[in-house]
Amino acid sequence: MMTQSRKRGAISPKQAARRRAPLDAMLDAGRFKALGDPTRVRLLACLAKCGRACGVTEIAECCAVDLSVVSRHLSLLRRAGLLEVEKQGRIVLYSVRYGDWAEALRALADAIEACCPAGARCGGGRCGC
Amino acid sequence: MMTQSRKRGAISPKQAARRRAPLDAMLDAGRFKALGDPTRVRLLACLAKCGRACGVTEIAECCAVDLSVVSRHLSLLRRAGLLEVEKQGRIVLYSVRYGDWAEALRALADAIEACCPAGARCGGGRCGC
DNA sequence: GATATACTTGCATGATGACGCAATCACGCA
DNA sequence: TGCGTGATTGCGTCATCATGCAAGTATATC
Repeated sequence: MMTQSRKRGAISPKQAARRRAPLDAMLDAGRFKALGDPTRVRLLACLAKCGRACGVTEIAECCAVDLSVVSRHLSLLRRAGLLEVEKQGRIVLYSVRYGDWAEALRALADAIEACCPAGARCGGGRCGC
Repeated sequence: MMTQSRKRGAISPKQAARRRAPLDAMLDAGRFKALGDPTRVRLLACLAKCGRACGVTEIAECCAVDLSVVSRHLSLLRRAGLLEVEKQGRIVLYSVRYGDWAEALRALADAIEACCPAGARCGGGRCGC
């Protein structure tokens, strides 16, 4: 039988730092940084709600910023894996990678809960458990 | 019968900007900005993998930055709703809100897929659909 | 009350990044 | 080939932010 001191997951932060977990691969600051700018998030939400592939000029109409700014933001969102791009003549069509994005978020959610010593749904995060 | 032109969700970005969706509430740039810094993410992952409530000094041991920096980062992560705090004497205990965080991510995933005209799992995000 | 421990806050500095303008590139069309 | 539209890139500027040091606050112990 397991003693109380040998509780699952109860280690020091220093030990935890060396321990590899699925969480590490998914918590890449670079990917989240893309979602950390208001203008960028607005463009992304706009495109997501739009529900189809759109050109840069078209997307720019939903935001009061220069076209060059929109172009840069979209490019960054693509590099972050949130958008995909397709050229159609001289028009650059951006579209949301709905499936990949949602899947990545769920995988992160799973990885987080895998770290929780009480397992999934431990009640509002109060995990002194 | 529905004609091809009356496809679900196929609107312009400008129209999409005015349309309210569950996605809007969940795509708050401020919350993501908290995850956009390498040091902050490292501290968070450290605490998550640790699996228990930890003091600031203890957490600081897993990162080569000043204690004041750690204190500020943890405070910011708390304001972002990712951590919770509890004072125990002179020690400030931070712990990860596993449940809330995972739940928020899944809700965002759902909101994203709700925007996808083809519904959930449309295959790698290629949604010209 | 004095001292030590645990943490927070003020301040200066350096780095990163968002923005607009202008120039340039890419492609279609006459 | 020249022109117009759509998009990207270079550059300067301004704001934000991460960091460390130093000073201050809070709590436990002697």
